[in-house]
Amino acid sequence: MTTVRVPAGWPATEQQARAVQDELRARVVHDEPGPPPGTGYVTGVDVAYDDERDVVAAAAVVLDAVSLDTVAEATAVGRVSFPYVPGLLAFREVPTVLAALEALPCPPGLVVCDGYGLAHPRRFGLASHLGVLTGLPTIGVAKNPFTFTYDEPAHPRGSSSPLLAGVEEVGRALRTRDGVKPVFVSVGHRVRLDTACAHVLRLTPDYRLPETTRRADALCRGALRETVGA
DNA sequence: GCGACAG
DNA sequence: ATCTTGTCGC
Repeated sequence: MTTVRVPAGWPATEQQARAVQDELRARVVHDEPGPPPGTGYVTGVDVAYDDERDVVAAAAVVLDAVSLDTVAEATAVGRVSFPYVPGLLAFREVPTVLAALEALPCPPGLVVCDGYGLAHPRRFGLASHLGVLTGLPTIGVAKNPFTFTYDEPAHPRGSSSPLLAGVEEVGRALRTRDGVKPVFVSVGHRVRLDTACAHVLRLTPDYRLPETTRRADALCRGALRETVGA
């Protein structure tokens, strides 16, 4: 497991962080379809915190897109690099997540993030940020609608409705289990929304949340415990 | 002006 | 995110 320090020049204030988002946003690519669902690799990333000790642990888990078998995994630990501020989540997670991705023995393919991409106050959420910094195709899958609105999708798995910022569709509320609260999908970098939703459905044969995030979540929690103790 | 607000 | 027992159900 690799260890990371807060990068030199990392934003120290909310104002600086917002300025970084406004600058990097111009580099997001939205006109590529993205990797075809059911091919290659799909990688989940997630982080766990110990705010008390100022520690963050990140995990990256690579799945075979067809079998959903885990083919590789990596972890990294670091210092918390930013406080939690809605809209600035990426500044808390990105350095350690990057380290975990770089520690993988193979290319990650599509990266599935825990949170949002385009669905963000300045249209540059965690998935967008990670995509621009790595050049990889990324999507965001969140458990909550954040500040956005949506109509309840129809009952069956696979149903969806637009996730709205006013009249703008910034993502999709996608039902991954019959009658269960939907997940909230938005594009990050180099993927279209339809492709993103198709990936999420393939990644949810058994549970509401994608296998990618479930496995990354379990792995980073374990890494945090090994670092910090019981 | 006062909350609400991904993780 | 995290704090947290038991419990209902497949």
